[in-house]
Amino acid sequence: MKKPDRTAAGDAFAAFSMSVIRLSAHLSAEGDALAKPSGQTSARWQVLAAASHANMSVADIGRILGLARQGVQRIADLLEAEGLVRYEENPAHQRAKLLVLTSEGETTLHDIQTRQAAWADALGAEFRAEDLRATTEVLARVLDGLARPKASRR
Amino acid sequence: MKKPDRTAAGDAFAAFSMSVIRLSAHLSAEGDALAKPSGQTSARWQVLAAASHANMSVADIGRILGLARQGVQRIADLLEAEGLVRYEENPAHQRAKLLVLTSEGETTLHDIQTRQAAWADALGAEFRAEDLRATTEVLARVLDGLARPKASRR
DNA sequence: TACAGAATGACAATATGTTGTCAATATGAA
DNA sequence: TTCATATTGACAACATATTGTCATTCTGTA
Repeated sequence: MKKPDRTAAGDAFAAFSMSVIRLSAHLSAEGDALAKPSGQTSARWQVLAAASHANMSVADIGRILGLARQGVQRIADLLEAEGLVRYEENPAHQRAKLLVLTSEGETTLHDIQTRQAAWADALGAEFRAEDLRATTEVLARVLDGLARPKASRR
Repeated sequence: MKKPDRTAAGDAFAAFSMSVIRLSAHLSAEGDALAKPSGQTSARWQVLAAASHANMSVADIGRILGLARQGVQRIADLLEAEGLVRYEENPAHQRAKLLVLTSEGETTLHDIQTRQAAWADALGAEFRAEDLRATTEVLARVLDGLARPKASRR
């Protein structure tokens, strides 16, 4: 089967895309491993971290994480059932309650973040900080580039 | 809540990780959009592409894509039910049949790849090829760095 | 104020992916 | 050759996430 022709730039972007997706799968697995000793997962950790950063509604967290709000709602309800977060009245919105960490949630998040710090320090030491920063910057620019046309497509 | 201290390198790596995961989610969404007109998804596309690249067993594809073989099996069975792939006898292994694209599968993959080429060309043109290549190289090095300790952890 | 449109949570269906288990099959070392 | 070990597909349970729909609540505008 003949493959459609791509420009050299197109080839570069395609290879870049596949690398990002593949590495992301591995990084998520790492996140799960970091969260597991606390009985949590990568997804729950992200919601805990978002709620810890600022009191937000489920829909707010969905926007920040780039996830559908329904998925975040599912995680948040599970975290509430486990006593790691609670819903607080939102003076600005009757339905959109604010997600707040309980003290148990704070402890759990702190445990995960402690493991994450050791992990990030060890891996960060294997690379030149300048390379990581330059790479992160390109990733951010691509994300911007993606966000623009995407808005007009939906 | 006090956050655990990280080294500067650790901070850089943590920021890098989050960027990768976030961009990956967006790129997967792009892949779904590219595959959708052919009635497919990003995951099915990846399996089709792997099978097209070389005749492999389900477990082989899982390794290449970095996914559990059970997940790939599920997709492959769906693709077989839709007539896009078929299982062929593997002379080297009685159980591990080889995944082969049917002509319908070839056509479907080609349609998706045609759309992908236009997409990659357009986005590739927005960036310096050298930046993309350097970034891809760092991503590959991180993947390597992750693969090494991971083996000893499991 | 009134009301159209957006945002939100609830609910359901579906897609993707991991983990665990089991039996069948390969593989490699003694 | 024999046998412990690894690989593989099948099956099941579960976690994650998207899409779609609906009623409720908010918001901005006329």
